Amino acid sequence: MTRREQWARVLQENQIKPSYPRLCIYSYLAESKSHPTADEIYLALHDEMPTLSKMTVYNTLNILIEKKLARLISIEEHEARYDANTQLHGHFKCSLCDRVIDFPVQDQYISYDNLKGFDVMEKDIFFRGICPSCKVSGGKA
Amino acid sequence: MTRREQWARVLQENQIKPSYPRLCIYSYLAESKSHPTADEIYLALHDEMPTLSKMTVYNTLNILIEKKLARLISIEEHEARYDANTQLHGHFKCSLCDRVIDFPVQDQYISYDNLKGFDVMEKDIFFRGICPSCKVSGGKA
DNA sequence: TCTAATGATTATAATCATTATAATATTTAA
DNA sequence: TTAAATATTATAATGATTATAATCATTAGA
Repeated sequence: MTRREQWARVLQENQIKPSYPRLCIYSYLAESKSHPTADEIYLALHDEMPTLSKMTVYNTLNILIEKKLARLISIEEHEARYDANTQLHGHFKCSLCDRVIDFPVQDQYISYDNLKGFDVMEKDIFFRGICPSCKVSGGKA
Repeated sequence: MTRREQWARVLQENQIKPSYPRLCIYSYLAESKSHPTADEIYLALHDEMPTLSKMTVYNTLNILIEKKLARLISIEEHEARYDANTQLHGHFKCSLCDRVIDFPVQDQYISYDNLKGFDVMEKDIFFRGICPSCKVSGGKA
């Protein structure tokens, strides 16, 4: 089974009909590590799919979020990024190179003493600062 | 010294001239626990200050953020909320009543093993789910 | 006190990502 | 093969925020 077929199967298992545009969008997001914006996805796929509309990108991303196959990363106001990794992890945004980098978060290390009685369904952990390579290069990397 | 005068002093200590609109906006934010949006601040102050413009609210909030007297809470896309509590703490948004509730976060319980070499300057911890009172009332409280 | 000059506030218009709507195309099922 | 359902597209609308420029207030110097 090709990787494409595997992504199609994931969509089907989540009641999303794997149309060609949807499969392209989901594959791109799932194989990307850069947490792209809707616009970046649209631009990246535009070459191989000149008829693709942005509405389809937005529609597909909203369906993926609804079915919990993707998450919206609002680490920056006015910059909606998307991530197909729905496991708990943190996001670090470097203020110099603007890259968003994943980091592991171990749930058991977060204290929940003060959230007794709350049903916690989603967790976002956003850090900002300077990444190691920008500390060396001064952000010019 | 009145509370008003104390907030004015905080502004001055941070090189912000405590004009009447600025003092109103900062006092309101500092004494609020509801993490208001710019629009909510504007509406709340409009009665006692009919000439207030929204631009002043936005300007003042941006100055407060710049001087680290307030933080932008982007727990929800397309809904910029503000918080004058700049100490590390988490925000929980109830999906039923839409309230944003603070919860303590103990920094030492977050594992940083995988952030060696990163300069972490800002931390946002956003949880979503159902709050205890909505669990009882079904969100109708 | 008068007058520049500076800074704060306001009003207006512009921007831009996202959504709404409706039309078109495609797929599905009878 | 046709009708119904669904997906995609094009276009226009929305709405929060920012840009710009004009007005107002405040301060400092003569």
